[in-house]
Amino acid sequence: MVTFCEKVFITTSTGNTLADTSHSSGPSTLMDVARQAGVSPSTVSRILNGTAKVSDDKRQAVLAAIAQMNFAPNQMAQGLKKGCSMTIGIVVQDISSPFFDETLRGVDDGLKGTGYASVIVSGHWNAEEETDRIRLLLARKVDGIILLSGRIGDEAVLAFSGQRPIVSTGRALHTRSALGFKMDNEYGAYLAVHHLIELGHREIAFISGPANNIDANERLAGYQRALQEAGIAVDPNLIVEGNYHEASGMLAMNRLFDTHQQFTAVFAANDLSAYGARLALYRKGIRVPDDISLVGFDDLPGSSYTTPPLTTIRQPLYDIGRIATQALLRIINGEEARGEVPPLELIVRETTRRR
Amino acid sequence: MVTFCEKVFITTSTGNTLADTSHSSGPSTLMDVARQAGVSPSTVSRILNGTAKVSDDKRQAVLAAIAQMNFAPNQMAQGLKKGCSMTIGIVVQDISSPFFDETLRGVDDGLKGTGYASVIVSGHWNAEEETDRIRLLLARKVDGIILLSGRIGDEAVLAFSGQRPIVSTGRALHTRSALGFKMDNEYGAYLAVHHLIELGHREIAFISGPANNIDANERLAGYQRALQEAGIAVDPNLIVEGNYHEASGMLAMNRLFDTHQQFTAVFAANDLSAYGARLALYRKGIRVPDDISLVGFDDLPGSSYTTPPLTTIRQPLYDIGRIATQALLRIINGEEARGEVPPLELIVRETTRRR
DNA sequence: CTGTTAGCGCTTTCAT
DNA sequence: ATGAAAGCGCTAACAG
Repeated sequence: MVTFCEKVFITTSTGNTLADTSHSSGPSTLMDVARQAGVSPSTVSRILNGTAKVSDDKRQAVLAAIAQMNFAPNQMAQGLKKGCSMTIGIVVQDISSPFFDETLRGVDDGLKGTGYASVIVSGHWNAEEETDRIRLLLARKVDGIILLSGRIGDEAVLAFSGQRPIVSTGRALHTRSALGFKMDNEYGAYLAVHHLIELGHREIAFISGPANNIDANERLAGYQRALQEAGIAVDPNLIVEGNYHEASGMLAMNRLFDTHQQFTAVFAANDLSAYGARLALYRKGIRVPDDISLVGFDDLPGSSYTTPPLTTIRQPLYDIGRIATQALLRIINGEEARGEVPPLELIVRETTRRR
Repeated sequence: MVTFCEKVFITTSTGNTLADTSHSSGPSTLMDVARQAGVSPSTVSRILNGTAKVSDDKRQAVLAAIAQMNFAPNQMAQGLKKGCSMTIGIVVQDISSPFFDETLRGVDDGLKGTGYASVIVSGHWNAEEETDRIRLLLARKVDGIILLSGRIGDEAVLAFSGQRPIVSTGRALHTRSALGFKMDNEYGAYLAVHHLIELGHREIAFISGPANNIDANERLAGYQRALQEAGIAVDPNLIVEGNYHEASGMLAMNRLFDTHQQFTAVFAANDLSAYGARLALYRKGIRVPDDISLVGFDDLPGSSYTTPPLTTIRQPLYDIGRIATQALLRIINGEEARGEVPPLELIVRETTRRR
C-alpha cells in the first residue's frame, strides 16, 4: 500500500511527458492570480466567493487573470480552511445492483447544481466493512452521509451523526442530525399477495429474502397477513428461502417443483429473484401467466422489459435517492431535517392473471 | 447555491443534538494526540506514516492516545500538504446503467485495499458536461482519472493528462500519463452476425446504436463485413437506427414490422435494445428463437436471466474496470502505463437457433 | 473598498 | 530519536 502521490505530470506540446520541474504550469494558485492581476489574495478570494464588494476594474483584472491562467481554487485548501469538503458520502451495499443504481441516480439528480460531489463506497452487506467505510468518509470530511440499506444498528448511526449529519433508508429516525426513511415492506407484500388472491389464487408460493434481513421478514409477514385475512392457511411448504439474487430465485423455484407442491402463483420477495424464478419456469415449459402467475417486489428499471413484463410492487427508488439527498442538504444547511417518500404501490403488468 | 459548511453536530448521550460549542469533542487533531501523549506533533506524524524511527515508549503512548481519542488524520490537511487526495475520479455517462455499473464493480475491486476512494461523476453522454466534470475532479485534486466511454476528443484527454494521469476506455492511447483501452467493436459485431449466418440465416436485421456514436458505427461495419463475406447483399431496409435503450429497441423492431421486411434474425447493437426488441416480438406473438433469432452485444449481468437467456457478444466489463484501475494506480506510482483487457467473445445462449 | 495577518491540520526540513 | 518552525492554498478577521 505504498503510494507516491507527490508527482505531477505535465505534457509538452510534442506529446511527451515529463516530471514537473516546478518552473512552469503547475496548477496555478489564487496567489498567482492575485499577482498577475496586481491585487491582494483576499481580493481574489472575495471575488470568488462574493464575500464583499470589489471595485469593477479590479474585478475585471482578476476575472481576466483567472480565465487566462485557467485557475480553479484548490478544494483541499478550501476544505481545510472551511472545515468542509463540498462532498457527501454515499454508502451502498452493492455498487452494481440495479436496486442501488436507481437510487444513486436520484442522488445524482438531487446533487445537481449544488456544487456537491459524492463519493460512493460499498459496505458489501457487511456491518464491519460498513463501519469502516463510514469512518473513511468521516476522515475525508464529507459534509454528510447517505446510508442505503445499512447493516449497522440505529445506535451506530446516531453516534456517527454526532460528527456529520446522516440520512438513512430502511429505518425510522428523526433527530436534528439524523433522518431515516422507512418503506412499509409488510404492506407492500400484503398488496402483492392480496392482488393474487383477488385474481382467484389460493395456493401461493413465496420465495423469501435472506432470513436475517429485516425487510425480508417484513415482506414475509405481509404475505402471511394477506393469506390469513382471506382465510387461507399459511403452508410452510410453500415458503422457500432465497437471498434476493437471480440464481436463488431459480433454485427456489426448482425446489418447489422437486417437492411436488401445488400452487398457481408465486410471490418473489424481490424482482431479481422473480427473474430467476421466471427462468426456472421457462425451462420447465410452464407458461407465465397462463399456467402460473408471478409477482415481484422493487420494480427495477428492467422489470418493464422482461418477457412478459413483470407485475410487481414499486419502490420509489429514484425518489428515495433524490429526497434523501435534499433532506441531507437541508440538514447540512442548518435547516430542519425532513422529507417524505411516496408509498409502495402495486404495478400490474403481465405476469399475473385470473385463475 | 449558498451553503453553510462550517457547522458540526455533536450528539449528547441523551440523544439530543446541539451545535458544537468548541469546548468538547470536535474531531480530535494530531495536535491533540501529541499533547495527550506528551510528544511533539512531528513524532505523531512519524508514527502515522512510518516516516522515521520512534522510541518504543513514545510509540506506545501515541498509539494509546490515538485509540482513546479515536483519532483519524484529516485528509484535507494531508492532501493539502502532500498535494494529493488518495482519491481517483471516475467519469461515467449514466450512473444507473448496468453497463457502467458492472465496470464500476471492477473499479471498486481494483481499489480494494489500496486506501484510495473514488468519486464518481456522470458526463451524461455530453462532451461539455464531461469537460466540466473533469475540471471539477481536477480541482478536487484527484490523483488520477478513469474515463469511461468519454465523448471528448483524444486531444482533450491528452491535455488533461498533463495535470493528472488518465486512463480511458474506447480509445487507443499510450503516453506516460494517459492510457486507453479500445475494444474491437467491428470484430464483435462480425462475430455476432457470422454466428447467425452459420446458423443458416440470410435475412438479418440490424438495430443500430446512435448514428453519431463511434462504437455504434464500428458495430455496423462488422455487421456489413460479415454479410458481404458471406456473399449476402446489405439491405438498407433491414437496418434501423436505435439509441441503445430498451424503448428504442422495441420501436425499431416495430418499425421493421410496419415496413413489412422479411427477416429471420435480428442483431441488436447492444443488450438493452435487444431486450426491447424481445418485448416487441413477444407482443406480436413471435417466438424466440423458434421464429426469429436474436443476438445482443455487451452481455450485461441480466442477460443470462432473460427469457430465454440472450445470445450475445461478451464485453469484459468487470475486467475493464479492474484493469483500468490497476493501470491507473501503476501510473500514479510512477510505473509504466500498461494493461490489457480480454477480447470480445461470442456467448451462445438460447435466443439463436438453426434456420 | 482593499491589503495585511493569522491560521485550518498536517508533513517535513533542519537542528539538536 | 525528537522538537521547532515553516508552509501547502485558501479564507476571514482586522485594520485602514
